[in-house]
Amino acid sequence: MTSTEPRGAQPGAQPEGSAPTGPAVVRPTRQRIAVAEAMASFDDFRSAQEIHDLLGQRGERVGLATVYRSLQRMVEGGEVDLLRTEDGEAIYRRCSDTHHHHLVCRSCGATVEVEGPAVERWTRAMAEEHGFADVSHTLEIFGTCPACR
Amino acid sequence: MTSTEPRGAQPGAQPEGSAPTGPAVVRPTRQRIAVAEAMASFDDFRSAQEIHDLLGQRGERVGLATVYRSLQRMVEGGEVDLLRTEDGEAIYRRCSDTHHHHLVCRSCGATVEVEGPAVERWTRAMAEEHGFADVSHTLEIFGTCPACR
DNA sequence: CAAGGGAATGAGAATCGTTGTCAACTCAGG
DNA sequence: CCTGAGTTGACAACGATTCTCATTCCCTTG
Ligand SMILES: [Zn+2]
Ligand SMILES: [Zn+2]
Ligand SMILES: [Zn+2]
Ligand SMILES: [Zn+2]
Repeated sequence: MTSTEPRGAQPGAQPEGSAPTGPAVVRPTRQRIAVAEAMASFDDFRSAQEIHDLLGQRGERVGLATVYRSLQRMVEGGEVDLLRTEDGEAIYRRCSDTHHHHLVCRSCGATVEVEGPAVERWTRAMAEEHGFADVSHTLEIFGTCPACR
Repeated sequence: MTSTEPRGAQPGAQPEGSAPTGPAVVRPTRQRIAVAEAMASFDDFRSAQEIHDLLGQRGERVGLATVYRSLQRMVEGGEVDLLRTEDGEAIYRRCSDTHHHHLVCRSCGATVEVEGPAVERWTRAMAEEHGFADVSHTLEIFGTCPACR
C-alpha cells in the first residue's frame, strides 16, 4: 500500500455485526471477476475509464459504475493501489500486499515498486518529533524511465 | 514545496533582465492582492472554494475563476503549496520557498513543514537505481496531532 | 428444485471541482 | 484622449466520480 487517508470525510465503512451464519459478504460476480482479471493484465497505473475500455476490448461488458465500485472495493481490500495524477485523476494498479511506494514514468506510465527502511524511519521520526500519532504517509516518485529518453 | 511536476513543461517565460521600460509581467491587481492576503490569514490547507468564501466574508468580491487563476500562479511561483485530499480535491496553503514536505493532522488540519536530506537522498537513489531521469516526488505524512488526542 | 431476499448491476441523471469563453474593463504609455 | 496587453467575472462547458432506482443475479432455505 502506498497511502492512507488525509483529512476530510472517509469511507471507513467496516462490515460490522459478525453474522450468525457467515454470509459471503462479497459475491464473486462475472463483473468483479472480469475487473480482477483485467487488473492482472497490465503493470502500470490506469484510470477507471481506461480499465473500463480495456474490459470492452476484451469483450466483457461491464458498466462504468460497476468498474468504479469494484475498484473501490479492491482498494479498500488492499489488492489494488490507488494514486492521483497531477490533475487529481485516480489511477489504479494491482500490487503486492507489502508496504511500498512507486517510481512512475511521467511519459509512459511504467511503474516500479520501491521500498526501504530509510524513508519509513524518517517519516516515523518526523511524526514522533512533533508528537503526532497514528501516522501514515504517501510518497510517490515521478521521472522519465530509461525507455522514454 | 511538495512536488516538482512539469506537466507539459512551462519554463518561466521571463522577460530579459535590463528592460528599458520594465513591463510588469504580473499586475498587482486588487483581486490578486486580496487572494494573497487571504492566504496569509490561515495556516492550514484549504480548497479554492473555501478561500473564495473567505474572501467573501472579508468583504472582497473576487470571482471564483480569478481565485483559481491566482492560486495557480502562486503555486507555479512557489509561493503556495498545493496538495490533494483523498478524493482528489486541490487544497492550498502558503509556504516557505524551500523544498519541504508536510506533516498534516488528519483531524484538525494543523500542518508542520518538515524537511531533511534523508528522504531526498533516498528518492534520488531509487530513481537512479532504475535509470529514471528528471525526478521529482511528493511526500506527505498524516497523523493525529498532540492537541487532537 | 422453486422461492425469497438482499446484494449487485447498469443506464443515465446528477454532482461538483475546475477550466474555457469572451465581452467588458483597467491602466501604463504614447 | 487613444491603444493594447493583461485581467476579470458571469456563465457555459467539461470530465471524473457518484447517485438513483428498476431490474437481474447469487445464495440460502425449505
Ligand atoms: Zn517511460
Ligand atoms: Zn512508506
Ligand atoms: Zn489536530
Ligand atoms: Zn522532498
